[in-house]
Amino acid sequence: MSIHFYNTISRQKEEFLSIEEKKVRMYTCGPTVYDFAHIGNYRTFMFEDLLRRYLEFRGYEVIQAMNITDVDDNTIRRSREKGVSLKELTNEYKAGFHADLKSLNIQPAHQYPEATQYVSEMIEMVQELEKMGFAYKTDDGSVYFDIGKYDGYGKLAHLKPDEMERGERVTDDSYEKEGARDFALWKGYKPEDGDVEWDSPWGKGRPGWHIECSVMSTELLGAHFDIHCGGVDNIFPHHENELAQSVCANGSKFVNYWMHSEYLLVDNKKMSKSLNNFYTLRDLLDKKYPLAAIRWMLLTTHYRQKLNFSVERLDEAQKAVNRLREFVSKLADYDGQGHDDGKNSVMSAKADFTAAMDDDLNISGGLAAIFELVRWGNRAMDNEELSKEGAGKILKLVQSFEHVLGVLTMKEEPSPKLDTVYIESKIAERNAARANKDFARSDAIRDELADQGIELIDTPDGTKWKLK
RNA sequence: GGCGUGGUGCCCAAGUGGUCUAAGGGAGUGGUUUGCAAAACCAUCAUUCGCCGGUUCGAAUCCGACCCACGCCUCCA
Repeated sequence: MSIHFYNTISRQKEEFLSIEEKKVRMYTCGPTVYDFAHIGNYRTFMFEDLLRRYLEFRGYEVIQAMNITDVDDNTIRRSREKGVSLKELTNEYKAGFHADLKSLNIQPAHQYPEATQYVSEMIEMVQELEKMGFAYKTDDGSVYFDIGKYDGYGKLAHLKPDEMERGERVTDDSYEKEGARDFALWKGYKPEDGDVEWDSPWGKGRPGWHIECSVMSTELLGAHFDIHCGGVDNIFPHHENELAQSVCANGSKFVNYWMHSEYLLVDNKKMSKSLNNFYTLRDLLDKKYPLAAIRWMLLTTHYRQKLNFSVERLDEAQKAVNRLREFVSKLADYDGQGHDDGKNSVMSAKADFTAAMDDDLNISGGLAAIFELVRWGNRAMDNEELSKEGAGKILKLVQSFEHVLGVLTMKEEPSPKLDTVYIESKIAERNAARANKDFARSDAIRDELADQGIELIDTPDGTKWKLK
């Protein structure tokens, strides 16, 4: 059995073969840190997390690098609007980004290269391209990549340069260019750039957007590596340009598998800043949606499928997570004396899960395998057919699935104003009332706590409580 | 204009020629449990896969036309 991934460049599923045995090097396009990321952004990082976790589940060692774009038009503009330095601005959002990744239980990449740390390497690569005749300088001190010199241009995005619509962009583009669609490798200094500038052979200026990924991926993963990911909106122009630069500069193959995740939608429209229909992670947490529900929702729709966001889906997601968590705790506590060792169910669940996920991360199929095991296990425990050892085996399997899902053991942020002593005293008071069969009083206390968002659950082991 | 993606039960969503009278999750319904609830558990829940035609012994799955939704071709995960 082998893993297959959909490769954007060939537009079909291909068998996954790593360059090095059991080792995968992947580059994942990270954020531009000029604002808080919204959950549409996080969908992509979640997909990359799933990809990496699954490869690890399948026994690969994964080396992941994720870039941080900390200099570009947006960051410069925003820092000037806010009247802070570029560094100050990007540091703030960089910190926010890392905090969100942690909240969402996204495994940290091994490297987070920042564009501003690699400017001299970028200059070198631009010089190489210029030397080889793939780039040209313009009078304003900029350097452009000449797409006419590279006949593979458009291969990734499946666009033919001469068939692309022109629009009216020539007028609002202040740079001089020989060809209409050549792109900037290096941007000559303009007054709007403020104090953001580097010296270069072409005068002072700053790097173009695309060159950073070519340089940083080459530096950290080598000229030729296994997987490159991002959102579908990165396909063109960003990844197309990166591909052109890297292939021309390094003279070798660049990436074996290009994988892109689809958009997160709101009311069937792309979630974006301009439509003002976005939610940040903080927005959802403020509305008391649990992190596990958010992770589950983002994770469990196939990455190449558009995902229409709604808060109702968060509620559904939370219930599914609860069901799994309940199953795990039942397995852990199980002390039955049945004779079924669960072997068959464990084997088929593992096989079904793996077969589904091997097929381009078919998470729906993977979850079906897990929930079939849940149903079987619950029934076997209820009927005392399962042995204690069997429960242990199932638990172990579920924990290995958890390495892929990363959702059962997620920590929720503690609610700041929670007086646990008060809650416990109310519960004690209610239990006293219940013991006296004063159910009117007991129900009143339950309602009182419910109004404060605290839900009581009576179990054979006593009364438990949780946040609604 | 060019290039794409998707339309499956009340909702979400797998399945891409026979084992599909269609997986799984949520909701609903019935039951177990409970002082009553809640939660949990069990059971049940599409002869049907946007529409029309065609190919085939056989189609949700292939082909053609059409309708609808969304995206890319410009910064965007």
